[in-house]
Amino acid sequence: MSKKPHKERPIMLLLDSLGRRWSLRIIWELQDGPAKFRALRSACDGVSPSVLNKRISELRKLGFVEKTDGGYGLTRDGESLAERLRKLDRWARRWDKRRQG
Amino acid sequence: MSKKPHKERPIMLLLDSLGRRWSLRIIWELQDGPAKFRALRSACDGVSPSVLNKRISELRKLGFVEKTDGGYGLTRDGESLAERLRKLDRWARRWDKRRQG
DNA sequence: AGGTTTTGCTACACTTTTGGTAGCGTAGAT
DNA sequence: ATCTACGCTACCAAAAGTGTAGCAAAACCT
Repeated sequence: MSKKPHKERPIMLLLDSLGRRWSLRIIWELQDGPAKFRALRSACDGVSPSVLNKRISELRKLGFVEKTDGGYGLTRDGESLAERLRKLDRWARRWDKRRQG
Repeated sequence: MSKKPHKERPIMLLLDSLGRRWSLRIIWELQDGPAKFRALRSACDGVSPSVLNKRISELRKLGFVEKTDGGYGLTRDGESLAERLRKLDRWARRWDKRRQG
Protein backbone atom coordinates (compact mmCIF):
# COMPACT_ATOMS: atom_id res chain seq x y z
CA MET A 1 0.00 0.00 0.00
CA SER A 2 1.40 3.38 0.94
CA LYS A 3 0.60 4.56 -2.54
CA LYS A 4 -0.70 8.02 -3.01
CA PRO A 5 -4.27 8.17 -4.17
CA HIS A 6 -4.37 7.97 -7.92
CA LYS A 7 -5.71 11.41 -8.50
CA GLU A 8 -2.78 13.10 -6.84
CA ARG A 9 -0.14 11.36 -8.87
CA PRO A 10 1.43 13.29 -11.72
CA ILE A 11 1.25 10.28 -13.99
CA MET A 12 -2.51 10.21 -13.58
CA LEU A 13 -2.75 13.83 -14.54
CA LEU A 14 -0.72 13.03 -17.61
CA LEU A 15 -2.61 9.89 -18.55
CA ASP A 16 -5.79 11.85 -18.26
CA SER A 17 -4.73 14.98 -20.09
CA LEU A 18 -2.70 13.32 -22.79
CA GLY A 19 -5.31 10.63 -23.14
CA ARG A 20 -7.51 13.14 -24.84
CA ARG A 21 -7.83 13.52 -28.53
CA TRP A 22 -5.18 15.58 -30.26
CA SER A 23 -3.17 16.29 -27.12
CA LEU A 24 -0.29 14.04 -28.00
CA ARG A 25 -0.65 14.77 -31.65
CA ILE A 26 -0.28 18.49 -31.10
CA ILE A 27 2.97 18.00 -29.27
CA TRP A 28 4.08 15.68 -32.01
CA GLU A 29 3.36 18.26 -34.67
CA LEU A 30 5.18 21.00 -32.80
CA GLN A 31 8.39 19.06 -32.44
CA ASP A 32 10.01 20.64 -35.49
CA GLY A 33 9.38 24.17 -34.35
CA PRO A 34 6.56 26.58 -33.61
CA ALA A 35 3.47 26.70 -35.75
CA LYS A 36 0.66 29.17 -36.04
CA PHE A 37 -2.86 28.30 -35.12
CA ARG A 38 -4.12 27.64 -38.61
CA ALA A 39 -1.03 25.73 -39.67
CA LEU A 40 -1.18 23.58 -36.59
CA ARG A 41 -4.81 22.98 -37.29
CA SER A 42 -4.22 21.62 -40.75
CA ALA A 43 -1.23 19.62 -39.55
CA CYS A 44 -3.64 17.91 -37.20
CA ASP A 45 -5.90 16.73 -40.01
CA GLY A 46 -8.09 19.83 -39.72
CA VAL A 47 -9.16 19.37 -36.16
CA SER A 48 -11.91 21.78 -35.30
CA PRO A 49 -10.67 25.12 -34.01
CA SER A 50 -12.70 24.93 -30.84
CA VAL A 51 -11.04 21.69 -29.82
CA LEU A 52 -7.64 22.87 -30.90
CA ASN A 53 -8.00 25.99 -28.85
CA LYS A 54 -9.09 23.99 -25.83
CA ARG A 55 -6.14 21.62 -26.17
CA ILE A 56 -3.69 24.46 -26.56
CA SER A 57 -5.01 26.05 -23.37
CA GLU A 58 -4.67 22.79 -21.51
CA LEU A 59 -1.18 22.17 -22.79
CA ARG A 60 -0.18 25.70 -21.88
CA LYS A 61 -1.57 25.27 -18.41
CA LEU A 62 0.46 22.08 -18.05
CA GLY A 63 3.52 23.96 -19.22
CA PHE A 64 4.17 22.05 -22.42
CA VAL A 65 3.23 24.71 -24.92
CA GLU A 66 3.79 28.45 -25.00
CA LYS A 67 3.17 31.34 -27.29
CA THR A 68 6.26 32.37 -29.16
CA ASP A 69 6.82 34.92 -31.87
CA GLY A 70 6.52 32.22 -34.50
CA GLY A 71 3.22 30.88 -33.24
CA TYR A 72 2.76 28.16 -30.66
CA GLY A 73 5.85 26.31 -29.63
CA LEU A 74 7.07 23.77 -27.12
CA THR A 75 8.49 24.77 -23.79
CA ARG A 76 11.47 23.02 -22.25
CA ASP A 77 9.11 20.45 -20.75
CA GLY A 78 7.29 20.21 -24.03
CA GLU A 79 10.51 19.43 -25.84
CA SER A 80 11.34 16.87 -23.25
CA LEU A 81 8.00 15.22 -23.72
CA ALA A 82 8.41 15.36 -27.49
CA GLU A 83 11.70 13.54 -27.11
CA ARG A 84 9.82 10.79 -25.32
CA LEU A 85 7.39 10.69 -28.21
CA ARG A 86 10.23 10.24 -30.67
CA LYS A 87 11.39 7.29 -28.65
CA LEU A 88 7.87 5.95 -28.71
CA ASP A 89 7.93 6.43 -32.46
CA ARG A 90 10.96 4.17 -32.77
CA TRP A 91 9.34 1.66 -30.48
CA ALA A 92 6.16 1.79 -32.53
CA ARG A 93 8.01 0.90 -35.70
CA ARG A 94 9.51 -2.19 -34.19
CA TRP A 95 6.14 -3.10 -32.75
CA ASP A 96 4.55 -2.67 -36.15
CA LYS A 97 7.09 -4.96 -37.79
CA ARG A 98 6.41 -7.61 -35.21
CA ARG A 99 2.70 -7.35 -35.83
CA GLN A 100 2.47 -7.61 -39.56
CA GLY A 101 5.82 -9.08 -40.40
CA MET B 1 9.77 15.45 -47.65
CA SER B 2 9.94 11.71 -48.23
CA LYS B 3 7.84 11.15 -45.17
CA LYS B 4 5.19 8.53 -45.26
CA PRO B 5 1.67 9.88 -45.07
CA HIS B 6 0.69 10.26 -41.48
CA LYS B 7 -2.02 7.66 -41.49
CA GLU B 8 0.32 4.87 -42.45
CA ARG B 9 2.80 5.51 -39.70
CA PRO B 10 2.67 3.27 -36.65
CA ILE B 11 3.14 6.19 -34.33
CA MET B 12 -0.03 7.76 -35.68
CA LEU B 13 -1.94 4.59 -35.04
CA LEU B 14 -0.62 4.67 -31.50
CA LEU B 15 -1.27 8.35 -30.91
CA ASP B 16 -4.77 7.84 -32.14
CA SER B 17 -5.59 4.65 -30.26
CA LEU B 18 -3.84 5.49 -27.05
CA GLY B 19 -5.14 9.03 -27.23
CA ARG B 20 -8.53 7.74 -26.28
CA ARG B 21 -9.92 7.71 -22.85
CA TRP B 22 -8.83 4.89 -20.60
CA SER B 23 -6.57 3.24 -23.13
CA LEU B 24 -3.33 4.18 -21.43
CA ARG B 25 -4.89 3.87 -18.03
CA ILE B 26 -5.93 0.29 -18.66
CA ILE B 27 -2.40 -0.67 -19.58
CA TRP B 28 -1.18 1.16 -16.52
CA GLU B 29 -3.54 -0.77 -14.28
CA LEU B 30 -2.57 -4.10 -15.77
CA GLN B 31 1.14 -3.65 -15.19
CA ASP B 32 1.14 -5.56 -11.91
CA GLY B 33 -0.52 -8.60 -13.37
CA PRO B 34 -3.79 -9.71 -14.90
CA ALA B 35 -7.11 -8.46 -13.63
CA LYS B 36 -10.64 -9.56 -14.19
CA PHE B 37 -13.17 -7.42 -15.92
CA ARG B 38 -14.87 -6.09 -12.83
CA ALA B 39 -11.65 -5.53 -10.94
CA LEU B 40 -10.13 -3.69 -13.85
CA ARG B 41 -13.25 -1.64 -14.06
CA SER B 42 -13.07 -0.42 -10.50
CA ALA B 43 -9.33 0.12 -10.78
CA CYS B 44 -10.16 2.52 -13.58
CA ASP B 45 -12.39 4.67 -11.40
CA GLY B 46 -15.47 2.71 -12.37
CA VAL B 47 -15.33 3.35 -16.07
CA SER B 48 -18.51 2.19 -17.71
CA PRO B 49 -18.48 -1.44 -18.80
CA SER B 50 -19.36 -0.62 -22.38
CA VAL B 51 -16.32 1.59 -22.80
CA LEU B 52 -14.10 -0.80 -20.93
CA ASN B 53 -15.16 -3.61 -23.17
CA LYS B 54 -14.55 -1.52 -26.26
CA ARG B 55 -11.09 -0.54 -25.07
CA ILE B 56 -10.17 -4.09 -24.22
CA SER B 57 -11.17 -5.20 -27.70
CA GLU B 58 -9.08 -2.46 -29.28
CA LEU B 59 -6.09 -3.22 -27.10
CA ARG B 60 -6.39 -6.88 -27.91
CA LYS B 61 -6.55 -6.14 -31.60
CA LEU B 62 -3.41 -4.06 -31.26
CA GLY B 63 -1.78 -6.93 -29.45
CA PHE B 64 -1.25 -5.27 -26.10
CA VAL B 65 -3.77 -7.19 -24.07
CA GLU B 66 -4.80 -10.80 -24.02
CA LYS B 67 -7.09 -13.07 -22.12
CA THR B 68 -5.28 -15.14 -19.57
CA ASP B 69 -6.47 -17.54 -16.94
CA GLY B 70 -6.32 -14.80 -14.34
CA GLY B 71 -8.37 -12.34 -16.33
CA TYR B 72 -7.04 -9.81 -18.79
CA GLY B 73 -3.30 -9.41 -18.92
CA LEU B 74 -0.58 -7.74 -20.91
CA THR B 75 1.12 -9.42 -23.81
CA ARG B 76 4.85 -9.10 -24.45
CA ASP B 77 4.19 -5.92 -26.36
CA GLY B 78 1.85 -4.76 -23.66
CA GLU B 79 4.54 -5.25 -21.04
CA SER B 80 6.96 -3.39 -23.20
CA LEU B 81 4.56 -0.51 -23.51
CA ALA B 82 3.91 -0.59 -19.78
CA GLU B 83 7.64 -0.27 -19.21
CA ARG B 84 7.55 2.90 -21.26
CA LEU B 85 4.72 4.13 -19.08
CA ARG B 86 6.77 3.51 -15.97
CA LYS B 87 9.51 5.62 -17.45
CA LEU B 88 6.94 8.28 -18.21
CA ASP B 89 5.85 8.03 -14.60
CA ARG B 90 9.34 8.88 -13.40
CA TRP B 91 9.53 11.69 -15.89
CA ALA B 92 6.16 12.97 -14.72
CA ARG B 93 7.34 13.22 -11.13
CA ARG B 94 10.29 15.34 -12.06
CA TRP B 95 8.08 17.45 -14.25
CA ASP B 96 5.65 17.88 -11.38
CA LYS B 97 8.38 19.05 -9.05
CA ARG B 98 9.52 21.60 -11.57
CA ARG B 99 5.99 22.89 -11.92
CA GLN B 100 4.97 23.45 -8.36
CA GLY B 101 8.32 23.57 -6.70
C1' DA C 1 -28.73 -31.99 -8.45
C1' DG C 2 -30.29 -27.32 -6.86
C1' DG C 3 -29.31 -22.90 -5.40
C1' DT C 4 -26.33 -19.00 -4.73
C1' DT C 5 -22.37 -16.08 -6.37
C1' DT C 6 -19.45 -14.34 -9.49
C1' DT C 7 -18.33 -13.29 -14.06
C1' DG C 8 -18.16 -10.94 -18.60
C1' DC C 9 -20.82 -8.23 -20.93
C1' DT C 10 -25.11 -5.96 -23.28
C1' DA C 11 -29.04 -2.44 -23.35
C1' DC C 12 -30.56 1.86 -22.79
C1' DA C 13 -31.18 6.70 -21.80
C1' DC C 14 -28.51 10.52 -20.60
C1' DT C 15 -24.48 13.85 -20.57
C1' DT C 16 -20.21 15.32 -22.30
C1' DT C 17 -16.98 15.80 -25.85
C1' DT C 18 -15.73 16.37 -30.45
C1' DG C 19 -16.63 17.57 -35.41
C1' DG C 20 -17.64 20.94 -39.03
C1' DT C 21 -18.75 25.24 -40.83
C1' DA C 22 -19.39 30.10 -40.71
C1' DG C 23 -17.65 34.14 -39.59
C1' DC C 24 -16.21 37.98 -36.21
C1' DG C 25 -12.61 41.34 -34.61
C1' DT C 26 -7.96 42.73 -34.89
C1' DA C 27 -3.58 43.78 -37.29
C1' DG C 28 -0.62 44.63 -40.90
C1' DA C 29 0.23 45.41 -45.85
C1' DT C 30 -1.20 47.80 -50.25
C1' DA D 1 -10.30 52.00 -47.91
C1' DT D 2 -9.39 47.31 -49.06
C1' DC D 3 -7.45 43.12 -48.84
C1' DT D 4 -5.31 39.41 -46.46
C1' DA D 5 -4.01 36.54 -42.73
C1' DC D 6 -4.57 35.78 -38.10
C1' DG D 7 -6.49 33.77 -33.54
C1' DC D 8 -10.47 32.51 -32.09
C1' DT D 9 -15.69 32.19 -30.90
C1' DA D 10 -20.60 30.60 -31.89
C1' DC D 11 -23.44 27.35 -33.31
C1' DC D 12 -25.43 22.90 -34.11
C1' DA D 13 -24.80 17.99 -35.44
C1' DA D 14 -22.55 13.78 -34.52
C1' DA D 15 -19.89 10.78 -31.88
C1' DA D 16 -18.04 9.16 -27.66
C1' DG D 17 -18.42 8.37 -22.79
C1' DT D 18 -21.35 7.82 -18.37
C1' DG D 19 -24.29 5.37 -15.16
C1' DT D 20 -27.47 1.96 -13.98
C1' DA D 21 -29.91 -2.22 -14.51
C1' DG D 22 -29.71 -6.65 -15.48
C1' DC D 23 -28.98 -11.04 -18.41
C1' DA D 24 -26.73 -15.50 -19.57
C1' DA D 25 -23.10 -18.48 -18.59
C1' DA D 26 -19.74 -20.32 -15.68
C1' DA D 27 -18.02 -21.40 -11.06
C1' DC D 28 -18.81 -22.38 -6.43
C1' DC D 29 -21.08 -24.50 -2.77
C1' DT D 30 -23.81 -27.97 -0.26
